[in-house]
Amino acid sequence: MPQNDAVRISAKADYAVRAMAELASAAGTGPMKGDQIAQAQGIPLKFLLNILSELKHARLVRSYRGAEGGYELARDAKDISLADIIRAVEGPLASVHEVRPEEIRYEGAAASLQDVWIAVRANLRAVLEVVSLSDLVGGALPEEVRALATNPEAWSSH
Amino acid sequence: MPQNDAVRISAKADYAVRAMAELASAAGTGPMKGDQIAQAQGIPLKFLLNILSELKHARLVRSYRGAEGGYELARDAKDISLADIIRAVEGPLASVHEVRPEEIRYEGAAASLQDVWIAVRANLRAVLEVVSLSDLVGGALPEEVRALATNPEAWSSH
DNA sequence: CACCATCTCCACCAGTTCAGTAGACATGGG
DNA sequence: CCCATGTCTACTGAACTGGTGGAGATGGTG
Repeated sequence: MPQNDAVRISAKADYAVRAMAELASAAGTGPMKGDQIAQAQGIPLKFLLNILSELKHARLVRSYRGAEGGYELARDAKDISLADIIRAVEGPLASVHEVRPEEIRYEGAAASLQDVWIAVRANLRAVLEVVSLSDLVGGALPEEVRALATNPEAWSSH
Repeated sequence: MPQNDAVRISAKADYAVRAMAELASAAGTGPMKGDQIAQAQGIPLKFLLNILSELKHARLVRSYRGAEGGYELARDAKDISLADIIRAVEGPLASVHEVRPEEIRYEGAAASLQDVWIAVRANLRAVLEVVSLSDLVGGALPEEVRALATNPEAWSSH
């Protein structure tokens, strides 16, 4: 039974987004400790620390050490998209056969296939680039996204 | 450097779609041999045979043995979507943390996150479910998909 | 200064998946 | 009977996933 899906949000990406959401909701109250984030979101602490360290290198969070230490967002929650977070921990959003879609060439019958992969990526971006952390924690998703998510069809396994 | 992306079309899925496209373009001229498909699309023969065998079990192709054997589509090319093909070789189109998006629950700050994943999947389906094999080999993608693919923005790595 | 809390970095690990490859076998036609 | 094709099971090396462990750096506090 294959476990690799066309769209696969890994545990790491999922944790990264949830940790960032936690930081966004705690913004303004000083740094939040790794341990608090881990508790709040049910994430293994050491794994979370690894992820936060990647987010720090991507300059999405700032960190402080010592007894009053912890993490905080490096910029306003409305200026951080989910795509920013996922790219920071997983590299490019989309790939085909380990290559970016715009770099492929197809022969013969499959010539238009590249356009399809490009369209898939565009539609993925249309969600992940427009949803910001402040949208997420405020529970107020952009209208287009909200429309997609409230369509009952979207909830069926098909 | 991580190689796992949010959207990842594996070699297997890519090969499956291309092989089906080849079969679609050869429809009506009798079965096409594995070897011909492999040559036409540059796919390792034995790997392709594995894939075709999965497509057969999913009843997307029919096969014949012997000197005049080969493969052909099990139904009309316009009645096979790319989503059908990808699901046949890779299971569900989308998953989060190895689970279907509609089965997750998030706590606290990330409560709306489920809606985001649902929207992502919906937008993925909006491409892969509507493009049929006959659209693909005819080079005539549905208008919505064409619009996505011709937007220059969609071609930038960003 | 010592001490404690916190983040940081590197290394490692078990299990799974990916992308194939190998080879024996089934079956159709001549 | 022979040959060409598809079918099935099994294997493999490399990479990735989802972590864990431990030493060390760096703050603040007494």
